[in-house]
Amino acid sequence: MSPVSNESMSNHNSSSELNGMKSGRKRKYACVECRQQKSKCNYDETNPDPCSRCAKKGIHCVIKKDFRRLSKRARAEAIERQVSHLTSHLFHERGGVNLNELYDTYRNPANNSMSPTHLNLLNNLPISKFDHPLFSREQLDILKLEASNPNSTSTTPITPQFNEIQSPRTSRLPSEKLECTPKTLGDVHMTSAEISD
Amino acid sequence: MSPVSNESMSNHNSSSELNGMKSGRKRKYACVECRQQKSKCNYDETNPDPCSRCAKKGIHCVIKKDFRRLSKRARAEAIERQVSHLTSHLFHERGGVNLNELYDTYRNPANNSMSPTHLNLLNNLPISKFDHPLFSREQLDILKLEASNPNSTSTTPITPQFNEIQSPRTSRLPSEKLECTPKTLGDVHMTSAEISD
DNA sequence: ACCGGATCCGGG
DNA sequence: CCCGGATCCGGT
Ligand SMILES: [Zn+2]
Ligand SMILES: [Zn+2]
Ligand SMILES: [Zn+2]
Ligand SMILES: [Zn+2]
Repeated sequence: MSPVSNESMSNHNSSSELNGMKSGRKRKYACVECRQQKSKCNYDETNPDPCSRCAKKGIHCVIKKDFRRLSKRARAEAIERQVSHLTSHLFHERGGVNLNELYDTYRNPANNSMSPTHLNLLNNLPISKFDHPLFSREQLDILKLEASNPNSTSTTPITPQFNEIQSPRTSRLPSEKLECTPKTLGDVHMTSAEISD
Repeated sequence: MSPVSNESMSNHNSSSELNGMKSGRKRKYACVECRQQKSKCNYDETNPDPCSRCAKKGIHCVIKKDFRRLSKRARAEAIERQVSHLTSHLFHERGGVNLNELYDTYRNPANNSMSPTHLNLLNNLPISKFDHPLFSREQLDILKLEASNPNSTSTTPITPQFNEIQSPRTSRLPSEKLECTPKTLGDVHMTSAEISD
């Protein structure tokens, strides 16, 4: 028989036998992995075996009735913007020190006019601008100090922090889960009228 | 056998035999009626013949690859708002006569201080505020005249008009089709950041 | 692996 | 009949 397997039919409806809920069941929830991958799940709640995909990947086939898939693409873009805004705001109110420029400048190994502290700091920074870290107030002060006095050396180690922001909780997201920071507005519909004139 | 029928399995995936596109087909498009009703369509199994549902309803089973279902509820709400706004605008620029109040006042049969013209007019109006009609410039003038001179009687009959508004065409709607007046904004996402401070 | 977007379950 | 929202196809 076919090489793929024999778990023929099942679908979210089916109709013949393996239908599942012939008359009584509630629905046919897909497992977490299949929801994330938006792929077909053949997990059968009357059977403890993992679904085909999970089995194939050797992972824990778990059903979470309220799991929402996490959109990788959207999340990446959101975080990128988030960080870019936060950093620019931060350095604005801290006296106009632009970390992005500072970063790009010092990241260049050809630039040897920087302090050892900065060197150590910047070399441990991730390269992608996706991951621009944030710094504490003290770290920033040190940065600025060093910037105006390139041969001084700080004793306190400067390590970037990848902080997590949390907010109260707002509206309901369309379906996917963008995660990161739930600050949304919940789709402004304005179906018609509203605009009229 | 089961009373429902014998059109077992099909689903938008299936897997075994009638899978359809074993290796070549493209997709399994649902017919217009089934899309509108969000119900399962088995047209691909009945192919030249209409799908089961259309057959049962005795209607023309037609496939329109780009048909979008029309949300009745949303459309009703949109129109309601649309009309409400348009009327208020109209009566604003026509001298501050508020039709809604006028309507509610005169609609009350206990109110006998109105002119026969108004009586006739308002009694022929639909009751639901969903259907607040619009009036022509002449009709409005008559209304205002009568309002200041309650015992005068107009000779021209006043009948409400349910006018249709049309607009250019804009962005893409999420999926459903609200129709009515395509003035939309296409979902303002603002995933995160944008708000930051 | 991801995901746009189409299909269609289950419930009002 | 309607439709919220879950499943999952087919394409990249
Ligand atoms: Zn699964
Ligand atoms: Zn699984
Ligand atoms: Zn159909
Ligand atoms: Zn049909």
